[in-house]
Amino acid sequence: MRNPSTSASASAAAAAANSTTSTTTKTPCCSKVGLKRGPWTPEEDELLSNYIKKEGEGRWRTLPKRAGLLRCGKSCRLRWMNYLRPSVKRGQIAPDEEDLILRLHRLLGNRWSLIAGRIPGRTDNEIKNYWNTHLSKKLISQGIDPRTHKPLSDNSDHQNQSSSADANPRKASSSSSKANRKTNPNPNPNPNPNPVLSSSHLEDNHNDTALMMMNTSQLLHRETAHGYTSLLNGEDEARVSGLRNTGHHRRNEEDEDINYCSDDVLSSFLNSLINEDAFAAQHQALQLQQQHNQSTGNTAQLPDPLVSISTSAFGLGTSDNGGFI
DNA sequence: AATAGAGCCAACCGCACCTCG
DNA sequence: TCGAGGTGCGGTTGGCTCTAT
Repeated sequence: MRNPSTSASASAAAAAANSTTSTTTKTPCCSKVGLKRGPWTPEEDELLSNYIKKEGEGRWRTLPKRAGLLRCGKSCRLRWMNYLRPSVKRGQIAPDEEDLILRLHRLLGNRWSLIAGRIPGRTDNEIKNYWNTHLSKKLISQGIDPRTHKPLSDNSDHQNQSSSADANPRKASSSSSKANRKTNPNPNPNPNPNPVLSSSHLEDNHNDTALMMMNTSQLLHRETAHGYTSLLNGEDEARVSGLRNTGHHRRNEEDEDINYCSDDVLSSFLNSLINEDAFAAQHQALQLQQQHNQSTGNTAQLPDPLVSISTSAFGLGTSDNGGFI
């Protein structure tokens, strides 16, 4: 990976110049009058990291002033989170990391922060970029729709009825790379407005393992009840509130039926999925179902985890969609 | 060597939720 | 209860670098 600081310093002057010309009709996130934009210089990086090391993170809006930076708080936060934080790992995404990203994306959709939380040292921005520039193309070249993880030929009816992982719960527009912008100015004319995890991605992958065992609303209940802590590793605590903040779940309607399974079970279930431990995942799935039935008194069966695990999980076998997940 | 196009990624944006007074 | 401020998220953009011609 290129050194952003190097490129930043090289283009700092141009960026500074741009900052005065790039004003559009868009309203800035905060008052940017007199504030610098564009790539960060090494001096700014030093100011910011020194300040945070001394005073700690937080109060981003007022931080620039206190640190002596002519940046908006959001910009400072982003720079710290994505580049300056000591825990940020630089360098190429390793094959095992790539594999993990693929699995997590299949499970979670474009929940970059969640995915990043499972990959130590990687930021959501980095993973998002890597996905858009590498993995989505890789999947396409393999004939797999990167949004649904299903064969491209199978997706004709999914385009309309289900959501893509790219569906932005907050915006009607879908993501597009620069290449897509050039070749396909309207890549997704009918985006599904549903939230990603809350329904779209998961429902779209209804044959998928996780979904067969925990339907959408159950997952939502987990989010609501426990703030997703069980799904996250130790580094994710800061992201927990963020998940609640995303608008991907709605708190109001589902505060009942929330304690049917333990955090431990669900957490290890997700870990099992990630680690391709089909047997463990199956075991966890059974536990989840038992807990769910006990707590709800519902004797109805969730989709058979045995079947779903053996047929559709992890691409280990065939499934309704031809073995693709 | 010059140029165009593609690849890549840091940074920006608007939005939504949370917290607190 | 309400509104302002703070924060974090995913999508998008701009521009630097690389590669092909």
